[in-house]
Amino acid sequence: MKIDPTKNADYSAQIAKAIRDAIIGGQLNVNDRLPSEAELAEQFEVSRPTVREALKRLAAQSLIRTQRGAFGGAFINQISYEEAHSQQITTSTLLLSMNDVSFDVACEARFALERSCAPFAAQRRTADQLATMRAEIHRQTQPGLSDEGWCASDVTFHRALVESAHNVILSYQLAGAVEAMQPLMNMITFTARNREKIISLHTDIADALEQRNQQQIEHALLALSDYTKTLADNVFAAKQKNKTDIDNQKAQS
Amino acid sequence: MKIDPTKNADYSAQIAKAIRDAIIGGQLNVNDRLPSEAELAEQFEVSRPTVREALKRLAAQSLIRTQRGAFGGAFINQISYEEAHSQQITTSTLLLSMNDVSFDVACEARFALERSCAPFAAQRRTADQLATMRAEIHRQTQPGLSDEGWCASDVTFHRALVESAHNVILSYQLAGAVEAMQPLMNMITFTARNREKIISLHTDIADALEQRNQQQIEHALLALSDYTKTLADNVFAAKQKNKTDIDNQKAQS
DNA sequence: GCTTTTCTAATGTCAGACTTTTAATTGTCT
DNA sequence: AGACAATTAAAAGTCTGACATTAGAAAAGC
Repeated sequence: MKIDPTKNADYSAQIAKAIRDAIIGGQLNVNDRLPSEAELAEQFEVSRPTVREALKRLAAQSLIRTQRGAFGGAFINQISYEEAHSQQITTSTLLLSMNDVSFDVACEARFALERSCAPFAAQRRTADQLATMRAEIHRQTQPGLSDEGWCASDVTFHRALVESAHNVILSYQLAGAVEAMQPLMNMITFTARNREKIISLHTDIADALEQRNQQQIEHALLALSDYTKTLADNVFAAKQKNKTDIDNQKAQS
Repeated sequence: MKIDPTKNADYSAQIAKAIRDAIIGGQLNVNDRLPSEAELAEQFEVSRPTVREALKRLAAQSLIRTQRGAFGGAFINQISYEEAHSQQITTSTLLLSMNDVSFDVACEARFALERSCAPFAAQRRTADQLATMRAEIHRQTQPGLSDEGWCASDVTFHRALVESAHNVILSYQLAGAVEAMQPLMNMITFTARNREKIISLHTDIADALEQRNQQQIEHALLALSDYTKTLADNVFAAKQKNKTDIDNQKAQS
């Protein structure tokens, strides 16, 4: 790990990579303390600011945490589900917003992933998750609910479904997918008329889950997926028509 | 974005957060140039090293890239699938290795996720992906194949299956899951005897895909999942027995 | 034995300098 | 005029050395 081939520039990136590899490779274990910044500087034969930049890179990935004071330093961080999860959401959100993924593709992926928890959800759902889902459905029927409130409730509903599979890995992966894609879906479902239909589909999902009917869960999710796609198509068609009208107006004037 | 509430310490983290939020929130767009380090230092009323630490944090998340020289600087980076993907693998790998997830849970999640691409794979698979899978199966039958070679081939095989769904988002999510969990699975499948059975299951998957039979793909994946779990159980049982034997020996001496 | 104080090693921050890179500009020659 | 070469300037990358702040450990006091 101490090696640092004095190739070309960007020492801080090289040092970060060396330490990262040591962590992934198992040479450094959770809660191990790294040498102090001054010692690392000496080992890698660079200055302290350069070492610090490397450490900040690692901190940004939650690979280390730092503590000030005597007997402080940089420690290998045990990455938690929560941290991993929030990182995944950030990355996925940016990936979606920066690469103009088609709505259909995103929608298809989102519901396919969610559907994958159906068999386990049917087997293992508890009254707890079911109650959460029913409560959110009830909240969604309130006429005064704001758009933000609706979205938050929708996320909570789907997270409860995912949680009911009782598999932490699945929860981590799916919750990331669901939450990253929610902003996209939000653009669409922002009229009161659509809400009714979605609530009825949510109810179908909750009913199927209550009856532990895997097929029906999958079927209801598919229906929700299809309806979302239809809504999106309408919105895009309307936008297109609007654009054409404006173009025509321009052409006439 | 300029705001930087002089709360307490860790300016570089605060600055990084401010810029990150501006990117996620859309105030900063892809390929926009940030002010130079000196200007940022002035704006946030901190020193240049502090700004640099903040920028390194962002660079570690692939949010910005930097360029030296005149008219260089820090630019908002369009995050690519490849970058997002490799970040996800790093995070997931560490999450798994640091939180001693039970093998069954990981295995269940991994195959559930892979199964979710079955309907699309059946519809959209091309000769290309099928050829890759057949080729990898053939490679797996070679007796001289090393353990590393086997694993690489296994990953390629499953990636081809995922790719055959022709959905970039699904590919991104699933490839991450598959590759992060592969090291775990590797521990198990390291005897020549097991390879035969796995090859036959791989063949089942390829056959089902060729026939565009969704149910059969899912069935074959489920069988592979079950077999992997069985192998793992045997390995753990053997380990347990070995441990007990050693304990008994110790007790006798 | 318990609390308080002091010590000290570590991170966090700063200022200012120097090096290197790189694109734009200017200058020169054909 | 156009192509090539030299100059310039802006920016990141790096270094040195200093000071501020923090927090655990050890010592002092009761």
